[in-house]
Amino acid sequence: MKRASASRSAIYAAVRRIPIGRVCSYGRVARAAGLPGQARQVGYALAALDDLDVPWHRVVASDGRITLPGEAGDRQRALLRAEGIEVIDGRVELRRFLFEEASLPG
DNA sequence: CCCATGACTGATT
DNA sequence: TAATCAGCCATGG
Repeated sequence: MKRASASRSAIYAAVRRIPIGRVCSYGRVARAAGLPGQARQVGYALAALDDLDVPWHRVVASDGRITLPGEAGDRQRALLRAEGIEVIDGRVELRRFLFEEASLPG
């Protein structure tokens, strides 16, 4: 198993702060983790995730879309719906479910 | 070191 | 709303 870098740990910490029933975008998570402009790294970190305590499914693209490929996307949609989040046509209504967390690392 | 890839984003058209 | 494009950067070959 790969060891998590400091940046990845910060990313995971930020994702863990997203409350149930809310979502956050990759870019916002990156900022909250102290890595502004590195949204792709968030996706990369989540792709390599093996820590089940991280609610990765609450992270969507900046326009609310589920950009996760293949069956994993279906899994994410199911998990979101299970938390009461509406997913219409592969996307979440950010106006209702976006969680805006502080840009604080750790 | 170079190159390709990717769970992205913001601006522009 | 959708399509394009440039910028972003860790990871692996």
